[in-house]
This record gives sequence, structure tokens and C-alpha cells, in this order.
Amino acid sequence: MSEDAEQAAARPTITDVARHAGVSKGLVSFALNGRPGVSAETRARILASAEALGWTPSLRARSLSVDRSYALGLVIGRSVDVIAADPFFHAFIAGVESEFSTAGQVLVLAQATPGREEAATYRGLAADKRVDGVFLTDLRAGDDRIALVQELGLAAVTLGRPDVPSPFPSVSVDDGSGIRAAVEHLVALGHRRIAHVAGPSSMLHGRRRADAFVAAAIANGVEPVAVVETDFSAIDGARATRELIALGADRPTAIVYSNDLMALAGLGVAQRAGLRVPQDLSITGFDNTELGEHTFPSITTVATDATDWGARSARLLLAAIAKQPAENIDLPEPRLVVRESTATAPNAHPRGIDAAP
Amino acid sequence: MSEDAEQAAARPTITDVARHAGVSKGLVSFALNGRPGVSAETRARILASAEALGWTPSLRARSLSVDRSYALGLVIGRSVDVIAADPFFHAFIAGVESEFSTAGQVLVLAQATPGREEAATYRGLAADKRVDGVFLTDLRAGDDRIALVQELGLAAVTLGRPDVPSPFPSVSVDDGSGIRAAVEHLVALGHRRIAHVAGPSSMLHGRRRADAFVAAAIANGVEPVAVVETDFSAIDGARATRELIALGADRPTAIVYSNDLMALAGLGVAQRAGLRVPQDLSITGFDNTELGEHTFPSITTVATDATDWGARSARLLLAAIAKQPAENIDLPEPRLVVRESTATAPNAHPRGIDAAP
DNA sequence: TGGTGTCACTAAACCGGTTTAGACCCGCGC
DNA sequence: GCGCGGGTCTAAACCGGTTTAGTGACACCA
Repeated sequence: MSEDAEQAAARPTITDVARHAGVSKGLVSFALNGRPGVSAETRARILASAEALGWTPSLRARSLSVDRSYALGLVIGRSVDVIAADPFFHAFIAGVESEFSTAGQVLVLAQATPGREEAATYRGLAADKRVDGVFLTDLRAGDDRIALVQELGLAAVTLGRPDVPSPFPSVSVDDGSGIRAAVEHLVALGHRRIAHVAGPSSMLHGRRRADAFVAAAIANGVEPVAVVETDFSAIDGARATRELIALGADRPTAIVYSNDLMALAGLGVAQRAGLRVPQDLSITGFDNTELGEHTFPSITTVATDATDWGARSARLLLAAIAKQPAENIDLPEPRLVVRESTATAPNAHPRGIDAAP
Repeated sequence: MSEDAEQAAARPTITDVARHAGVSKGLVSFALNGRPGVSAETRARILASAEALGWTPSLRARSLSVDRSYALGLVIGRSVDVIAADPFFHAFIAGVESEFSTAGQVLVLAQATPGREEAATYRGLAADKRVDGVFLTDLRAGDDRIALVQELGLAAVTLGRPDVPSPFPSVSVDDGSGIRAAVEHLVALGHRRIAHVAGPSSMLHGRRRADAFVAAAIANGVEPVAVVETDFSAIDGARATRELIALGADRPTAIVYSNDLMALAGLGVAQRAGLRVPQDLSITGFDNTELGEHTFPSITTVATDATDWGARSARLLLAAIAKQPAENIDLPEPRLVVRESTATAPNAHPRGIDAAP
């Protein structure tokens, strides 16, 4: 049974096409790649032969001779838990793939695991020439991956502009403007005591959002009560929220979170502490997670178009690999999605946690 | 600048090693692959030469001659939105990768996108021989991917046992027992009117959980109030919950959800309707999402070890590719994680939505 | 008439491995 | 002393493309 005697005539090679068309192997290659030096009628005959035989190129053979992989890599360095609830990657990957379907490319996903550190993962991809280029996401302060990838001879695109010299083009979104919009929204609602639950300062977008928060607060004449750093996880978002609530009379009336996951965890903490959201405490998130639309209250958040980000990045990376001039790209500003978790600030300074009006 | 004059002596090939060791190319291949027919001292000399020259095999050349990709594929067919908040894939992939780090394999991730349907995606991977095998996740009723993948000549592993004849080994977890545990937990708490918010019946695990729910309810002598089918998304989970609450006096006192995402959305709906969870309504989820631990109330859920699932699947698939006998694997039963969203059933039959005790 | 250049095309090398066919040498048994 | 078998090794074919060097025909020009 398993020996179907699949006489399915092994797939035709370029040699078969050459024989069928009555020309040499090399000429077939020229014709199929649309290169000059082939007469019109011969070219037509060769294409017809290829068509008739149902020829498709062998990626492996081509790969070996032209020294390209036709694959792009994405290395995920973050821990599984943190990434798990992050909708960004899915949407980003969807965008990347939308470009691949027409380009014959493929995405190689590599995750740094215990026993195989991040740098080793990049080295492995490069040593085996598994990919032609990589996406550098979640840029860190003084990110050493940039030098590493350059040393390894890989092409790359960075998501956001790095803070170190980089030979790679970037695709950036001004997430700072999203944070600014959130702060302005809160200020317009009368909030004067606003805090920020930030991502790790070692990550550029975490830091950038925190900086934008402070700048926006000052620009709007309100006091940034506190900026609490986290690792972007739900548990750390919960911890940060507890710290802010524990400030008692000094606690903020609004908290701007650096992502939705922490905002949702913070919502839980606030409710558990007896605070009503948004009457006692307003909160905003970042990412526009699907779930944030269905909680009670639903979450005011900042939405970026990660799918578009992925598509643009893929196009740019492919262009860079093809040695075409590649210019940095700035994506449209993210937009604030106002929902139920933000409301007019409580009249007086809040007192204790259970302070009734 | 970009012309670093990288005289980095092009990486050594097997021919260089042969010359250095003073033997033929073929013998080097034999020695490096540990095959018989090479004398001990010659083998040692060849290995020493390879070591001295820093030789590493060219994956592409090897790929071409042995007709293998050294890559495994995962095709994601679900829509981006649904998958976005599903932690399963991340953990699963992490498990897969943990096996790869030692096996020199790589994971190719392909997403069906508009303009490139699922079947076309598999065909593309097979036509280009991008992968040696694929993981078949999210099995559907009468899943045609099994015949397709077989026809394409790819190896495969299915996650769970398909309901159609399959030549592929499977790795399964008895999620039914997880649902059963949830039902028994609720019954023990005095619940007699329990409903289920199910996944799509077209997906085997959605259907399996629903069947297990009904069976467990009957086995425990309680009435399965309703089984509402959804597409696993938060918005559909919210819709299903609204329907159940709208039953009024007949509404369930507990809802078993087929995943955490819907349970969390359902929690939002219940709270919005003025129901207290768990006093008025108990809910359980499935997946043990990180966030479910930090909401208020935290979610009682069923935890499976997706990382282990990924690792086992990868090992099994690699074994199948190596033509080793591959037997179906059954993973340990998932466990119920009891948190705050489940409690003793309300005394009387609940009346209206705002019915006070 | 012969030299030069262009065009269309062939033959063969090449990418870097694996694998097969066969050569050579050795010891053994008869 | 010869045939045979087994172990070690070489040469070359092979995987399926790309790319280079070179050939022959022909037109053009001096």
C-alpha cells in the first residue's frame, strides 16, 4: 500500500525541458529567467516545453547555485510567557506572509530556548544559511544584535530606529504619539494625577513610551505621579498596579499602561481593591487586543496596525536583499480607541482605597 | 566601507578537508558521516582536518543531494484575530523549538492569507520541498488536509486523533477529561444548571469538549442547560454568554467555556449584566492563560502542557521522517486549576438577572 | 577578400555535498 | 600458487540548477 508504485514520473528537471525543446540546458535557464541572448521563437518554444512538461524549478538546486535561501527569519527572544498574550506577533506575521505569498518566500521562525541563546540562534541561522535576512523586533538599548547580524552577513530590517549605528533600514511607528493621545485624553477628562506602567527601560519601545508619557504629562501641565517599570507581563502589570494603589491618598486617578495585557491585569487589581473603573480610576492600554473590547469595562487603548507593519517590513527587507535602495519608513500614527475604562476624574483627591464619595 | 575586503577565506568545503587530509572527497564524506569503510586512523585524521579548517557542512548542498530540507512546517489556517489571543501556539512552538536546537532543524511558519488559501499553502511548501513534514493542528471534522498532505508526499503528525483514516502518528491530550473535571468541580459546588460555550463543532477539539461536557453532565445527574457553539473568538464568546444570560429564570448557574479567551469575555458580559461572579454565576475556562490568573475574579481553568505537546510532536515527526516506527502518543491528562471564578451555587433557582437573594 | 563584431547557441564547469563502481592490497583456504 | 573475500580507498557520477567560455553563422565594413 505504501508502495503506491507512484510512477508519477519524477518531476521534470531543466534537462528534460532542454531535451524536449531540442536545445541545451543552459539556454533553457536563460529563457526561463528572461535573460537576453535567446531568440524570440526559441524562447517561446522553451517556455512551451516547460509548460507542457509541468516543470517547476527546484528551489534547492537554485539555492545552491545562486547562494540564496528565499527565506526570511524571525527570532523571538522574549520568554514564552510574555509573548503568549501579545497579539502583536500574530498580526505582524500575517502581514509578512501576505507579502510572501506573491514572492515565493517563506518565514523561518526561531525561538531562543533554554540551551540555545539568542545570539546562538542567529549564528545558527547564518551558519546554515537558512535565511537571507532577518526581522529585528523588540529593539533594546544598545542592541548588540545589530552588530551581530551585520557581522554574520545577513540582511535585516529593524522595527523602529535603533539607538546604535545601524546599516539596516527601519520601519517605525510613532508609538509615543499614541501615548501622548492617551495622556491628552485623560487630561481633557480632568485627570491631574496620572501614572504610567511602563515596559522595561532596556527595550526601546518600552522606554520610548515612558519618555513620551513624561513629556506629554509635563506638556499638559499635569504631574506624572509615577512611572513604574515592568517586564510587560500580566503579573508584573498587576504588581505595578498594586504599588500605585498603595500610594493611598497620593495614588493616581488614571494609569496609562504600556500594553493591553498589563492594563487588563491592572483592571483586575483595581477591582479587587474595591476601586471602580472608570469612576475611581481610569486606565488605558496599548495594542488594541481583541479581549479589551469585551471586558467590563472595555479598555481604552492605542491601536497600531501591526499587519501593515509586517507587510511593509517584509517588502523593505526583500528590497534590501535585492540590493535595491531601501529607505526608512514611518508608519501612520497609531490612533486612540476610546472605550469605557476612561471617564471624568473623581472630584476630590481620592483618599483611601475604600473611600466612599 | 561596505566592501570590507572580507578576505575571510570563503568557508571551507569538503574538498578543502580532503586536500588537507590527503584523501579523496568521498572518503571525507564517509568519515564525517560516521559510516563504515574508513580505517580508524584515517578517520581520525580527517576529523582533525575538518576541525582544523573549521569546516561545517553546507546545508544547501546536502539538501540537494539527500533530498531533505531539514525543516518542519506549521501552517496556521485560523484567522489572525482568533489566533491572536491564543497562547497555545506560542507554547507549542516553544516546545517544538526546544527539540530543534539539538536536531539542526528549523521551523517554517506559513499562514494562510487572503489570496493564498490553506491548501495552496501546503502545496506550495511541498512543491518547493521547503519542509520534510508538517504539524497538523486544529483538526477538523473530516479533515481534508490529511489526504492532501499524504498526496503531497509530506510526513506529518496530527495533534489529536483525526476522525478520518490517517497514515500519520498522533499526539493527543484528553481534553475531555479536563472538561469532565470542570463539570465535576461545579457539581460538587452544588450547581445543577450548567451550560457550555463550545468551540466550532467543525473542529475536533471543539466538538470533543462539547461531547465531554454533555456526557459529564449526564453522568453526574445534572442538566446540560445548553451548548452554544462559537468560533472560539472573544466576541463570539461574549455573544454566547449574552444568550445564556437572556434565558432569565432558566439561565445556568455555571458556564463551562471551551477556552479562556471566551471565559474572560463572558466574565465581562456577566459583570456588565450585573451578575456577580462567582456568587451569581460560576465560570470556567480552558488553556490556563496567564491573564486569567490576574483578573478579578481570577479564572478557574483547565491547564494543558502545550510546550510538552510541542516537544513530543516534534520528536515524533522527526522519527517519522527518519522512517523510525512512530507510535501514537497520549499525553498526561490536563489538570483543573481552581481559582476564584467558581463557587457554591446560588441557593434557589436564579430568577431574573438582578434577582436578589 | 579578409577582418571584425554580434547574435544564438552549445559544452562544460560550477555550487558542495552524497553515493556508486571499481581498483588495489591483504590474508586466508585449498 | 592461485582464487577468493573483505577492507580501504579513489575516481567519477549525481542532485538540478546557474554561469562562463567558446563555437559557428552571418552581416557589415574596409
